[in-house]
Amino acid sequence: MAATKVLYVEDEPFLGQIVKESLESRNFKVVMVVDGAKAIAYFNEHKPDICVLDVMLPGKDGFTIAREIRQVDQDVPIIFVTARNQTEDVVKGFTSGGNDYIRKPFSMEELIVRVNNLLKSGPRKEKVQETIMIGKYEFLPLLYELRLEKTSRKLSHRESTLLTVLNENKNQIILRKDILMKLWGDDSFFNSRNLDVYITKLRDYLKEDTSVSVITIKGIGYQFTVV
Amino acid sequence: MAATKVLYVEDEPFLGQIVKESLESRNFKVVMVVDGAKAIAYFNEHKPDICVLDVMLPGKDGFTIAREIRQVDQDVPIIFVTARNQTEDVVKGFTSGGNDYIRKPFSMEELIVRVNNLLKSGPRKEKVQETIMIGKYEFLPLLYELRLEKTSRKLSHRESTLLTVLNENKNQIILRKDILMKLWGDDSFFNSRNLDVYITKLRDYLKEDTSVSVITIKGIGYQFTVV
DNA sequence: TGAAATCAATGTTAATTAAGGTTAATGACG
DNA sequence: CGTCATTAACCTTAATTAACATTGATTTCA
Repeated sequence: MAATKVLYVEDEPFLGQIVKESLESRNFKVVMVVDGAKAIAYFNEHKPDICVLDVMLPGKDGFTIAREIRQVDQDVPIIFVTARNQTEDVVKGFTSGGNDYIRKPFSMEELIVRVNNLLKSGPRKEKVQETIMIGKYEFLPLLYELRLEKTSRKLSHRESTLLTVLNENKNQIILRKDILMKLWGDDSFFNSRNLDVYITKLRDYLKEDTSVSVITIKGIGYQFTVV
Repeated sequence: MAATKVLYVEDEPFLGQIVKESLESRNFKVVMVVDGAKAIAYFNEHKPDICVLDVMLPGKDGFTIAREIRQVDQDVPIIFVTARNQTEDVVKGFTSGGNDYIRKPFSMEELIVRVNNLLKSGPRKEKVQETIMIGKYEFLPLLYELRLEKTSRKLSHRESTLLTVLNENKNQIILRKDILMKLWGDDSFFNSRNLDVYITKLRDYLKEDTSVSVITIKGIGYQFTVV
């Protein structure tokens, strides 16, 4: 089987080199480019199997690049790399069509897992959305931000991931076990208690809208309900 | 509505029988077969709504069966049952076209939740009614909430499920046994006493409206009457 | 026949236990 | 330091089990 081709757009040479080498050590064929123009050019010529796009770039940002890629290819998996504090102003009212995102700093393991997940499961339907409405709230998973009318709250990474998982399964029963596996990769006792803590936090953050609730189903899991 | 048809492939007769009966108690129509050849034959003839495939089987393993099913049906949900706890297996499961997997040993609850989730997310869209009027009460099964005028009470999972079952059969005689099977999956003595407790609770919650009542039919069951 | 006794089914309330909720303390890490 | 994740400690609640009460059908027997 031919090596999987990765298009990697990153303007920081130091980080870029590490990531590139790390992916190459796992038998990916990586082309790293530093800006949007080169990215599009490379994409059209070589049709990579997956794209990893840094969001913060000189010139075209990663979202713009993604949108341009989506015009010619609906299916190729796209992963965004975001730095939490930089993107405030950039991320406004766009629809870019990414499939996953990863926050800087990230471990190589994490990136590899995400890359493999997207490659494995074939054409994906779920795309990252910048703005998700949860009742009266706006949730911006890329920014780890939860807005309600004029106010806005920063979520931590865990909080944000948990809310994402809940939202992806809203109005269904979600097994506690599955949440634990998604967030911590195992379902030991301590992680389990940890989850309780985050559930409490999210309930608190979401308490202003009573049509949104996290219902406990004891011994089974939760049901994230948005009426 | 016709019962959901489940194709269940399992070579261990003891486990198989338990799972089969448990699913049947939840109103699934289950056909259990013990090997791949029979599975494919049954599939083609009866077009089940969902497949539960044990991975470890004599002859064709579950993955192979899944691939063969996928050649004729892209959409039918497939759940793997695996004893092995290997990431490799999980990956193999998804690449064989599975939609979910469950590890042995598993609880019936877990299986039921996974089956229902897959059925719900599929093409069939049975909308849960958001507000059900029960006499003067409003029952919101999604929110596990029972309202009366300005007041509102949160129900637990069991309470809510029981009320749903009663309501679905209102003004008819419901067999005690049927309720027990729906809520607990079996009708042992202890669950039976448990049901009595929940009946008492619901009667208490519903006592403000005398036109709503849970009538006992001794030795048979109940009749949930809403005039 | 019909009151009393019997007995199983169900009602009610309380005790138990296990899961989860909450809040604070600790640890890790930039 | 300050933030976040984790661990710990303590509290609350759901679900179950148990204990005792009531009901009503059925049997017994004068």
